[in-house]
Amino acid sequence: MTVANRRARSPRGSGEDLREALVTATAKLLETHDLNELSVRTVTSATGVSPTALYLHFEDLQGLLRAVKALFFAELRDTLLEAKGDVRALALAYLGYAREHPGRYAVMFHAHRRTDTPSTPAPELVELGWAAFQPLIDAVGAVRTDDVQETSLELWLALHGRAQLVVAMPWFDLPDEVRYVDRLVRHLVDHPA
Amino acid sequence: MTVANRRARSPRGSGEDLREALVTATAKLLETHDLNELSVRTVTSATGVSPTALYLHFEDLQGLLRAVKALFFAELRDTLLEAKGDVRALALAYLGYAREHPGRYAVMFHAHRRTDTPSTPAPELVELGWAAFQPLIDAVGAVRTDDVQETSLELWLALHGRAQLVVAMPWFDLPDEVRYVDRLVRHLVDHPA
DNA sequence: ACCTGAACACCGTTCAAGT
DNA sequence: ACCTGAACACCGTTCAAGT
Repeated sequence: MTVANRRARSPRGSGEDLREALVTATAKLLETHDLNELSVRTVTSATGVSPTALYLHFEDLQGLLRAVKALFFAELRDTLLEAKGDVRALALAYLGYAREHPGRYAVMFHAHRRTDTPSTPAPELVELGWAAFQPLIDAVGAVRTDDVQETSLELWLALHGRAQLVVAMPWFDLPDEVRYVDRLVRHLVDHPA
Repeated sequence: MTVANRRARSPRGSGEDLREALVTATAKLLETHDLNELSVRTVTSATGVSPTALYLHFEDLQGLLRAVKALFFAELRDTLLEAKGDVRALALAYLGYAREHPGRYAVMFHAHRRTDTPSTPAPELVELGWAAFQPLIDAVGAVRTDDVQETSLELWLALHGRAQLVVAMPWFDLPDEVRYVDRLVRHLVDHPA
């Protein structure tokens, strides 16, 4: 793990700088390191502050990870928005995001089941999740007018299945991505009800 | 975490007993506890042995988890084999396993990307994974004769997508399971090439 | 206002030792 | 043959203190 030089103390009123620095450092570490290799001490060390500085801006390590997830969901939405085109183009952009950023995708859909509290989601993450999903709904809506929501969800779950598997078991040899998307769209979206 | 009574020392030649006891205890702990709440100390304590006893039968904690995963994959295969019926019945059995054993399913498809070594899979897990997949292939093969392998994989990825999401984000409200399977099978499997 | 240092109860793993 | 105890370098988090 990289140890950054000690960070200069933030001037008054700019405490948010450290917050952002921690999020950025964590996002960067996740490119090359697994979730369970991340620790309070590695992220703060990479940012150049003491371990306890994290608690000035986040409730705890999970709080920091929530902020990082929010960043990733927004990034995924932007990726889909930029991938102008039909539903096939969007689907490929989705799979491309997971393939090119496996660490990010793994964190976004990481299964940490709350064992203590009755597993309630972070509201801002739910919102950002739906926002990332919206472009796909719109693209499906451009192709057909019936069952748009349900068809979009079906397509997305099929995409997620492949994306998650690629991230979890990269050694698993899957048939061609383009072919997969083409078959899915043809059978699930183009197909008449 | 439950602390078991101290375990009686195994008689000569029955060292494998402890191995099995550790696997069983870990599997049980995963019903109620998250992966990252599992530790060498909790599983050994639940088994009634000292922390270091784990290393007599497994390379390390990951080694124990591999053995547990193998157990789960075999269990999933048995679940599918017992769910005699058409491809719809198998698909529902698959989703049912994930829904009823979210902790197990989460572990089986947990994304721990190797960062040090070039992510090579555990051979026995690959084998057991394919073995669990086989019943689904057979069921698809009973419906159609072309593209059986590819169609099975498509269906499975779509099932995995839903299963994984339910496990990772149980609060996410998905449309009815039976309806999902029915639409998938109708569009992906029954549909002519 | 913003951050650090010492301290606490943990963690995985090694290695020498006990029965 | 089978297992333990002490030790090491970690870990997340709290709380009093420094600038």
